[in-house]
Amino acid sequence: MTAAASTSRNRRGRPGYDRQQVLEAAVRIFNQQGYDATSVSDIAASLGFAKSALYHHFESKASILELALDDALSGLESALDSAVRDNGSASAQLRQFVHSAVGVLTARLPQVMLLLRVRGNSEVELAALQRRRAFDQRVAMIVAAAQEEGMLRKEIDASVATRLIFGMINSLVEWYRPDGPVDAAELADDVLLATFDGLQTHP
Amino acid sequence: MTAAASTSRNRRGRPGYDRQQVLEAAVRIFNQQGYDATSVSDIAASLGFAKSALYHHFESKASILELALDDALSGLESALDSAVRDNGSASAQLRQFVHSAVGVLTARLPQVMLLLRVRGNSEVELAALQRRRAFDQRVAMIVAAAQEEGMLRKEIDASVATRLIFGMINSLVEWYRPDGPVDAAELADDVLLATFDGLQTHP
DNA sequence: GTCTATATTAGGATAGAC
DNA sequence: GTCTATCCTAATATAGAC
Repeated sequence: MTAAASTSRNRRGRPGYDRQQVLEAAVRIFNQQGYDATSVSDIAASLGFAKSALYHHFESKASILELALDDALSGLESALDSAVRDNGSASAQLRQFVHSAVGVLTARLPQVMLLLRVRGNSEVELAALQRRRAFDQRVAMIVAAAQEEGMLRKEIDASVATRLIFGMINSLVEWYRPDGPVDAAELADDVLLATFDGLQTHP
Repeated sequence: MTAAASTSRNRRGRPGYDRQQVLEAAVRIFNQQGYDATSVSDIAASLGFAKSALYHHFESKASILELALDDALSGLESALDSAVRDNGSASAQLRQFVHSAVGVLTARLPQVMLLLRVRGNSEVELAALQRRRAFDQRVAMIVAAAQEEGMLRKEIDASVATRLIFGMINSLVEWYRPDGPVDAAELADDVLLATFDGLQTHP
């Protein structure tokens, strides 16, 4: 299957969805209603077919979630890897990662939205949470190192600073929409400015 | 019933829970597992009794949610009312509200946590969302006015600034715990500093 | 204030036809 | 790739006893 096949509608004749299309529809509804509040029938109904048809594409409801969560985590992890690889100082790594994290979040909004709402109610969710915790710890280390380098104020504890920065970033899923009025690239700049320089004039 | 009766355990003899105790337990589990993933049996089990006993205290699962959401919204609304009443300029109103919003969130953590996760899946949730939207709009107006007053940088759109500030604040529910290492009062100061002055040293 | 049924509906998932 | 029919389990809620 070509990469383009996922979003383009170049299949002729019968309806017939492929795995990727079903995945996208499912994730959309998971995000609208919440994973637990979404039934397999809801997903099927949104595609206009019976719920049993879903099991042709996926083993289970949980396996759909698993795929989406893996996508979100992979995106964030590789952005972090790049930031570490591309920069010598922790301060520079942090700056780049904050910027690129906004990029990942806006580019893979549905998957990241799902990830951020996971509560640990199943094996799949627990595995994702564990992977996310490992990731968060790597980020926290970089923030602490950036503070040591003198980039960040000492009055605020590094772990609190980490939570505040990425709390702000993660909260973007609550309102940012690709088709909305806010540009993703500008938003990344705004977040950098807000977190490090503050929103106030002439500090 | 006295106000103290809610948390104090001055009832002798038999177990027997009152409405407030059941409410607290229910909200705790709603937050752990998510509202939709929580069954009435889960709540009952956590209190050590049969699920039918729950219907002695509450009409339905939804009515428990309703009560908690009302508590969260009332707390936030009255903090905003006070901030507006106590200050002349929008800048001062905003500063006070940011500070007190952190206070409300830490003081009524379980209820606010629940509020922030509502998706609109029922009448009760839709009503809460609508009330929250009205509240958010009031806040956005104040941020815009503070920007007009010259308090906030003009490079960042007022509505984006509002989202970023309260995104950071709301994200506290994801990690702040009353019994954790972070002090609520210090946290409110940290958030003020982070949002308005930024996390970077010597700006 | 809590219990043991029980009614009723919806959920995830499978079988096998088209 | 989708359908209808069906299984089985779990969920909300009620009835009525203690």
